[in-house]
Amino acid sequence: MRADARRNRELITTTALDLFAEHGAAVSMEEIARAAGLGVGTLYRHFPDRQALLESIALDTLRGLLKFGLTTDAADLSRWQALQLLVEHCAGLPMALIKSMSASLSLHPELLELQRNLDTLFERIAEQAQLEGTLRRDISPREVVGLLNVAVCRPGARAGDHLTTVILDGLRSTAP
Amino acid sequence: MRADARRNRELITTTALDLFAEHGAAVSMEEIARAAGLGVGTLYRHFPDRQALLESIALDTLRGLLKFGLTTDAADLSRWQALQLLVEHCAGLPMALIKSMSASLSLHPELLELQRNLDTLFERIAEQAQLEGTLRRDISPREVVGLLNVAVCRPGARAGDHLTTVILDGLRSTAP
DNA sequence: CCTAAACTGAAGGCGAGGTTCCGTTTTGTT
DNA sequence: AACAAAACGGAACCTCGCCTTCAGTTTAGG
Repeated sequence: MRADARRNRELITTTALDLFAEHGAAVSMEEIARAAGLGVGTLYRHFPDRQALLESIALDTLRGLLKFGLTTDAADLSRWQALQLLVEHCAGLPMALIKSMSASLSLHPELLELQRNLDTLFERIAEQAQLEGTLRRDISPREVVGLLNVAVCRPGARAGDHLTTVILDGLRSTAP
Repeated sequence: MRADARRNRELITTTALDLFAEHGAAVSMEEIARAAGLGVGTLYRHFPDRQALLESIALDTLRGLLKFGLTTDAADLSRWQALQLLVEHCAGLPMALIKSMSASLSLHPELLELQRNLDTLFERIAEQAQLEGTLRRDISPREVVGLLNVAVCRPGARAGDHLTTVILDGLRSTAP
C-alpha cells in the first residue's frame, strides 16, 4: 500500500471519528470528505460504502472501550471512581454513532458481542457501587446504565463537561 | 366550521404534540396522520404545510409555558422549588420540537419573543436559587439553563422520569 | 521518466418525506 | 329524504439531499 493511501485512510478515520462525536451519526460522506480535505471518491476507495466506514469506526471504538473498561475494572479503585472514569472516557467517543447502529447491527456478530459485554461490565460495576454505598440505590443498575447512555450519546458530549459532571453528582449516593 | 372539522383539528394538534414530545421533531406528516387515524390530506386541510403545524404547536406550547412560568415565579415557593416545578413541567412538553425551530424562527416575531422571555425568566430564577443557596454555584445561571435544556429536549423526556430527577439532584447545592 | 496506484468532484440514481388532487364520505339544512 | 357544501382519504407526484460511480488527472515509487 502506498504511503499516501495509508496516511489518507488514517486521516479519514480520525476525521470521521471527530465529526461523529461532535455532531452525531447523521454526518454525510461529503462533510467527512470536506473536513478531511479529500474528495468523496477517496472515501469510497478506502471503504466500499458508508456502512463499511461506520462499522470500522464502531468496531475500533468499542474494542478500545472494552479494553479500557476491563483495565479500569481490574484496577485498584473504588467502584465509584471506576464508573466515573469510564463515563468520562465515553464522553469523548462517538457514542451516538454506536447507538444509532444498534438497530441494524444484528448482522454483525462482533459488534453485538462487544455491546453485550460492555453492558454487562457497566451494569456489574454499577451494582457493586451500590453495594459499596457510593451510588444511589433508588435506581436499578440497568437504568443507571441507561441514564449514562443518554448523558454520553448526546452529540457534542465531551469529557469533563458540565452535564456529565452534574449527572455523575446526581447519581452519587446522598445517604453516606 | 363543521363539528367533525373542529374535532379533527383538535385531534391533529394533540396527537402531533404527543408524537413530538415522545420522538422528537423529525416525525413525518404521514406518521402524525396515521397516529390520529386520519388521512394526510386532512392534515393539509387544517394546516397549509408542515411549517404551519409546527408553528401552531410551538406557539401554543410556549404561550402555555410562559404563563405557567410567570405564575410559578410569583408563587410563594423557594426558588429551588420553583425551578424544579418548571423543569418537571417542561419534561412533558415537545421541547425538542421547539429547540429545532430555533434556527428558522427568526421570521416569526412572537416565537422569538416568547423564547427570549422564557430564557430570561429561567435564568433569573436560577440566579436567585444560587443566592438562596439551593443551587450549586460552580455553574453559571446561563449554563444551568443550557443543561436543563438538554435534560428536557431529549426525545422521550417525561415529568418525573429518572434522568430529570438525577439532573435536578446533581444541580442541588452540595454545600448547605 | 514511466507506470500503476491513488485522487478528484461532477453527474447519476435512489429513497424518504412533503404536497397535491380528485373521487368519496359526512354534515347540516331545507 | 334529498341535496349542496364541506370535509376526508390516500395514491400519485414532486423535491431534495445523500450515497455512489466513474472518467479524467495527479502523484508515489522504482
